[in-house]
Amino acid sequence: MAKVVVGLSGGVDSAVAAYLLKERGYDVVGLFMRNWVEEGDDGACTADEDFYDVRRVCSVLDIPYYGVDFSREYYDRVFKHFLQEYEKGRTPNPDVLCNREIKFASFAEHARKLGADYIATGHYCRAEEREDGNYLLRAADENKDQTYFLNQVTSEQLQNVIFPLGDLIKGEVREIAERAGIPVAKKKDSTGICFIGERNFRKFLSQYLPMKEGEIRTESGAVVGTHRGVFYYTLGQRKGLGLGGIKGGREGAWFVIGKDVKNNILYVSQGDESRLYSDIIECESFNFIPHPPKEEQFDCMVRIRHRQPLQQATAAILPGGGVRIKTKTPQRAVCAGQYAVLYQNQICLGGGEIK
RNA sequence: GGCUCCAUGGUCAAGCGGUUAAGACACCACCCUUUCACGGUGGUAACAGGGGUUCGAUUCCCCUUGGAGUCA
Repeated sequence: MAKVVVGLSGGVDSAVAAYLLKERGYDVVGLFMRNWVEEGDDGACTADEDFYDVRRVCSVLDIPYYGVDFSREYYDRVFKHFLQEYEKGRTPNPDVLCNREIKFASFAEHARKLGADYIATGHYCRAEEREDGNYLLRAADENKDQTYFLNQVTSEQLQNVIFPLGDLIKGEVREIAERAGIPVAKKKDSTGICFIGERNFRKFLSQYLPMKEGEIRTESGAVVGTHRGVFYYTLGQRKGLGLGGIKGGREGAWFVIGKDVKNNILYVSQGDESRLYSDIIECESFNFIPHPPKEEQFDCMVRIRHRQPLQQATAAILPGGGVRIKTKTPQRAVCAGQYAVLYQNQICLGGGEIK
């Protein structure tokens, strides 16, 4: 009987993934990761609660489980980079790295040590093994598709990986959980940075990057306010600027349109977001799954944020390994540090960090 | 100092004797969401103070206070 180690988070999705694998006859083992030690905004340690839920789930499913602590690895390989990026004024995406560095690396290694033939997670996506490598495919549930977060994993990392939820939609997953008597069937989906959770983001970041007040200016140079640290804001952001109407100003909300990290100046615009739009997206390196397409230039779909509707585009592979993407329609707030992820039909071609 | 103008929520800004005193932005809550954001719904919040005139004053008059401009 093949042995599968399933990453259990304490939520419905991974619980149902484990359940389905067991139904299919696998020898299922649960593995809970603790990657962050600090407590959340409300003072509660969500990791403790989640592990408690994991134990309940495993009890009902009657499977063994383990816990493992990768907080050191998480800090070194994900969070450090995350902070460095913010210091540069960029907008990193830790969850993308978390998948590449932790879930499909540290976790996978640990699972192999536990004797796993396969590893599995509750991700909404599909993997398909073909002659030329492992492909990453979009989930049947378009609304929950999580391939965006998996754009940095490699074909090798997808080897012997099972995504039991890939063909299901969320509602079905909850129904299955109900029928199976899984205690977290109605548990709310988690949000916020994976393993860290929902936070007051500025407050959270200020624990690592000290506040540093500076001017908020318009494009023409007029000072219209004060910010608390230019790296707490991201391109296209509206909330948290605290700017109201000004004499002679137009109606409409204020948006961040630029950052001058060196001089700690935040540039904003009121009621005019045209400066946020661009149809060129450049990546210095790109992870193709399983390998680059044969043509150097090809049509595809792209998204620059999780859950953004796919956009028509043309991509060109550059000599140095980078990729230049031109979208059919201009995209709002193309943020350096986020990932541009390409698709062709159901296939996720991979992604690259935006320059 | 003289003269003139202005004074509505956190900000901008409608109102021009009888209104539940608009709206926008901010802020807050909720929703959405395994990043950061965007977005959606809803909510809190004002007539500077004191006198008049009037059946009735945010609206008219006077004073005080606080701003702006202007003239030796």
